[in-house]
Amino acid sequence: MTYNYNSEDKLLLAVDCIIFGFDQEDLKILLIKRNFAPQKGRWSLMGGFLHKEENLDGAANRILSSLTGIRNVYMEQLHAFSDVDRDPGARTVSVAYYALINIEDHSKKLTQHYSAQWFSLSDFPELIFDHNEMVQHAIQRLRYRTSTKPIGFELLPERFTMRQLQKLYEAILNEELDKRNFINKIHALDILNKLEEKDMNSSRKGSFLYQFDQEKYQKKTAEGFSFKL
Amino acid sequence: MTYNYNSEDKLLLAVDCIIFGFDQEDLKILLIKRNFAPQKGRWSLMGGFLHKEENLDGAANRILSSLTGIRNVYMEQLHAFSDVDRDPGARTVSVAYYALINIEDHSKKLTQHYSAQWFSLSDFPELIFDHNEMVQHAIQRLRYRTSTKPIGFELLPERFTMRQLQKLYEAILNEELDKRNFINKIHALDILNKLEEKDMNSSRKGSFLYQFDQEKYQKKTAEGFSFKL
DNA sequence: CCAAAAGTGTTTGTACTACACCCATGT
DNA sequence: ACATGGGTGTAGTACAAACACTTTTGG
Repeated sequence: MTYNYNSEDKLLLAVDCIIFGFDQEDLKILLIKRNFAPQKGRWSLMGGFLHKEENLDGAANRILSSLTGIRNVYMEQLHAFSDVDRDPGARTVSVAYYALINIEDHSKKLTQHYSAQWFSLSDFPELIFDHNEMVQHAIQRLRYRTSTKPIGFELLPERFTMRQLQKLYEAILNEELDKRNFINKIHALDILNKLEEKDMNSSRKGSFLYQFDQEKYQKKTAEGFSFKL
Repeated sequence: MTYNYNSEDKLLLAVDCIIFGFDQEDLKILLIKRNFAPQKGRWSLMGGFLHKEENLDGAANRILSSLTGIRNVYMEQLHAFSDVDRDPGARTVSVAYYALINIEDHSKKLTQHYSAQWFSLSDFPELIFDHNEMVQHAIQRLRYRTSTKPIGFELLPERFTMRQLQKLYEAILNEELDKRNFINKIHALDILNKLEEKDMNSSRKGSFLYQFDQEKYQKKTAEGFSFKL
């Protein structure tokens, strides 16, 4: 006997992306104004539907790049949202993803060409469907992941100052951190390269730039090191 | 303009459950032998398909109870698995769940009536499709969750000894723990009730029974306490 | 010379680790 | 009397938290 797959319900599988960015001060998410019914005119996450010939990671990347032009960024599957009435237009289940991008690389094009807009996490509009819930999930996951994996760097320029890094973690964790303790911790991890060059924008004295050393991190990881902040 | 949902692909959404049990020694998973094609005769997780009128949590519970008779146990969504060829019978996406059950409550009926079988995590058969990968994910999640939430108790009888609790955590973490340190840690959490009664099966002297105090835990949690093991 | 941010160590307390002996009981 | 598992405390170490002053330089 072969299982009769035909007797089972088929449905639409959506993918929605929470796109995080960081503007040196606040953690932000990228939203678009929906230009079709239902819920036309309201703010929404970037979304689309899974095609038969791709997997979810592929769909998430396709949707991200078609709606924002963004490619090759950190993405991670979050959770499947499946309430029966979540989308009044049709019975859909949505798998949420979150992405981390360096806001400076993309800012211009996004707002102009794609009519997407950045909103601070502390003040963003009501979203359609269950997208608010997705964002809350994403923040939780981001907090956990950034304190156990070195993915926070994805939100910063390639070269960054200690101050920027600290501000980033403060924004993610939503709490203030002690400057000396933070720097000591980062130094102890020993996965950054200190550059000769200074960033002269933020102060008269200037502050040294650092970059994440991917190779060193992987080597240490292979030897049993694990990132913990 | 209304979005044309009809132009999008529809597909089958499966739910597969990793069911964990603990037999005083080893962590185990419950498997069934598939009695239909494709892959008839091979071992598989408990699975089924999402119906239109239910959400995923509902489907997971329905599938669990229809295949095993088990109800009202701890379940948590794990991850969506979506490779295009994951199920050769049809294009499906599967959302994996894991469940924790007290093995003693269910053992008999399961093996007899439902022809399900327990396998030790250290020695279980090759599974169909991507089910092996699902099990690996589930173990990771279980390790994380049991060290940050008091859900390990779901795998034990309501009343248990310290030794049992320690053995459970050793099985989950797959490492030996120091008896005194473990007990000190548990006592420091202060979320168990020590009963007057002793369990006389394991030794001549007998060992005190404890139970998890859900109310106390919730009260402490509300006051800022967080479980950490 | 002053304002503004960068950079830098030490002390104190807390949490984790390692470790060994006596107790109670059934046979 | 002895074998079996149950129960208990402390000392040492490592990690986390609190904390304040000096440096640099553009205006």
